[in-house]
Amino acid sequence: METASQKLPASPGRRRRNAERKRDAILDGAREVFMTYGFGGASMDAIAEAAGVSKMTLYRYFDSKEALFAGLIGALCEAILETDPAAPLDGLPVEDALAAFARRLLRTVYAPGTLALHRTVLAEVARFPELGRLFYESGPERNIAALADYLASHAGHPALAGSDPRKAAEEFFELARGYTHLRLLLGIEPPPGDAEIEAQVRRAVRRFLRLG
Amino acid sequence: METASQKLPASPGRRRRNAERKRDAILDGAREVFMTYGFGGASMDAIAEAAGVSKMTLYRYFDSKEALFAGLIGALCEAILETDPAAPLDGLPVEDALAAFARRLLRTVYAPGTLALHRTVLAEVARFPELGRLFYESGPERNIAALADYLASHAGHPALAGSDPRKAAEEFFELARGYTHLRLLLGIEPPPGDAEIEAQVRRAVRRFLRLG
DNA sequence: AAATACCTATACTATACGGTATAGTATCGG
DNA sequence: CCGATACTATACCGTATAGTATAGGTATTT
Repeated sequence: METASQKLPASPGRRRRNAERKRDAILDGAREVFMTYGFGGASMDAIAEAAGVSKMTLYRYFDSKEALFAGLIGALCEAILETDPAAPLDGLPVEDALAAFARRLLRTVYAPGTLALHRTVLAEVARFPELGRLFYESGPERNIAALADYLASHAGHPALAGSDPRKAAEEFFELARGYTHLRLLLGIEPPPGDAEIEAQVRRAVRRFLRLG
Repeated sequence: METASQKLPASPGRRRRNAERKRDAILDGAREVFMTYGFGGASMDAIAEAAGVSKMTLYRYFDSKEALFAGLIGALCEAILETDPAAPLDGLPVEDALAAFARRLLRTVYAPGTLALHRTVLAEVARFPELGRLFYESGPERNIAALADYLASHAGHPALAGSDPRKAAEEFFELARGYTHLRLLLGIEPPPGDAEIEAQVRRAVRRFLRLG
């Protein structure tokens, strides 16, 4: 028996794909349970059952509960990262471009899954300090940077000149998400439909561009 | 709501005061442990030790871990409620009044204790849904209502007319707290000093009042 | 077809936790 | 000073949980 197994990238790696599917199933179950009960309230047995997988398999893919949790948060943050980076909006009038930015943000940020992630990260950031950076950089930071770039390259616009683009970008997104975001996180307001999102977008653009 | 015992306001109620002190000690220990480890991560033994009290005493004052937690959150929300409601600012120019509103908000909202409460409430709002309302109404809601009143009564100002006072108040406070708030919640930014708070206040007022 | 790697199911260990019981001590009110 | 009440310290119970061990089953690879 040849001890050192050659890497077989050319072989019909069906196991590989099965393994990926298992891994996804595990993360899916973990998402369901962790996002509902939090880190402390979630049990590995419950996750195994939700994933349709035996507990041993959990531990084959992840060393510990902490590792599974960290892996899940990382995967969810990566999923956010994969949303299309910045739709083409260089031809649009500034207010339409801003509206597009806001619309994209709110659709992501108001989504139940994102809200749950948001809550969970805040809940566990004391236990896993690195989660803060991970989350911030995969979500808010990227949006702010993209908008800041846009603002910097359109500094000619009368309402855009004169302020630090980064701070301006933050201000715009703050206006966009509004207290609605907090109320959604607290669960005291039903998730908004497209109409409410559109109204919120319009308000933010008006206020930001100082259109009476 | 004692049923049998007559209220004895004239008696030297020393026991009463001792009991209050104990209760405060318990809540203090509970705050320390719950805010650090969350509901799930906190053990009643740890709370008893932090409070300098035996575990039985915990259960004399609170029926269960849930009751203790709910009592703590309630007490903390009440403490927020007791911050001076609205300093007298009817004589000031509008921009100074707004600055005062923002300053008060940020001093409360950026305080480590408030941040911890914020995190904890979001963490446990799935388990204790009533916490959402409790928190929102004791903090954000009151501030928004107060500012909305002010804005409504100063609708004569050119920059204040024409928008729903409530929404305008929310927008102003959103501008004031900014992404700094999120970064503080995530623990990726050190707590701001007075200078940073002042800069943030100024930015919010400028943007809101559309001063160049 | 045999070897191998992966998976399931279940039982198990060790531990931690919520909550209770008990027995003795301090403190208070009259 | 006495009786009642509150408190402490500690042991305890039942349960739940992270993680492990084991035994057997199934598909993939050679």
